[in-house]
Amino acid sequence: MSKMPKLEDVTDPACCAPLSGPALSEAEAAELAKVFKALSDPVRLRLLNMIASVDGGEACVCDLTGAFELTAPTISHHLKVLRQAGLIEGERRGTWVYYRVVPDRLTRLSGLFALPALVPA
Amino acid sequence: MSKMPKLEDVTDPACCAPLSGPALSEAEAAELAKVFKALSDPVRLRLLNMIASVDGGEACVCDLTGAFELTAPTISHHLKVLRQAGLIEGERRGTWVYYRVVPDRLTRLSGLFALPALVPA
DNA sequence: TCGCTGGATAGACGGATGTCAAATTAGATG
DNA sequence: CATCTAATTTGACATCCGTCTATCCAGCGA
Repeated sequence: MSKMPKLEDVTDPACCAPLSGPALSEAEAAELAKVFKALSDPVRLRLLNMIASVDGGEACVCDLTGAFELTAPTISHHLKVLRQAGLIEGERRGTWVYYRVVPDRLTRLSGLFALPALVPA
Repeated sequence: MSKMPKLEDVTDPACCAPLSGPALSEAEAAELAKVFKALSDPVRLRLLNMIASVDGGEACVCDLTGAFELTAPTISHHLKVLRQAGLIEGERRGTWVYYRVVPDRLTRLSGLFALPALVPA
């Protein structure tokens, strides 16, 4: 839509091959680390959880803010981190801003932890 | 007191339910965050990658250290973080120490990012 | 026993990160 | 336009984290 800042593109690299696969390049590891860094905070995990599990797929910031004993700027900061990691995306509708998860991102992370068939012949 | 954590017991909580599932408790989110924090460093990701993909399932620290332009204490520190997160475990055999992944841990993380069947209204 | 080597620990230092208060932007409504 | 509310940005501050050097511990072999 309008001018949603592109921010950082963490979408291409190191998203598909499992950790048990071919060697991660330095750059791939760095990009991946950014995503996990975004997930490495309890508040952000709960935010992502709330957004991912809300009925309708969208959560209003106004609702998220009330769920924590933190100031609005702090919640806003965490949402920005999640957004920059490509895990969520936001949209303003009138007075309020709504966030939803980027399913593709989560699915790809899932594949990262896939293990090769244990016990080969 | 059956749930008394020894050092850092990150094994029980928040391991199975997907992020899109029921609300994460504060404690669950905190424990999960520890695991992701362990994964939020490029060096640790590459270490885990190397350990997970090495033939035989075990990697000698002596080999891991040589793969980075970092001092041995730094590598040792990163391995400790991964170990405390429950992602790897080490064993000393004679002069050398070998690390291997904890498959259960990785598999569970995979499930975290599973999404419910997309509901097209 | 001594000495050598692989690995872990301790302490220090600089840069990153989470939090808040204050200021700012964007829509809605008088 | 004036003003109110929702949300973000800015700047400051305390804490945390990655890295190093120096030191210590554990096996092995002469």
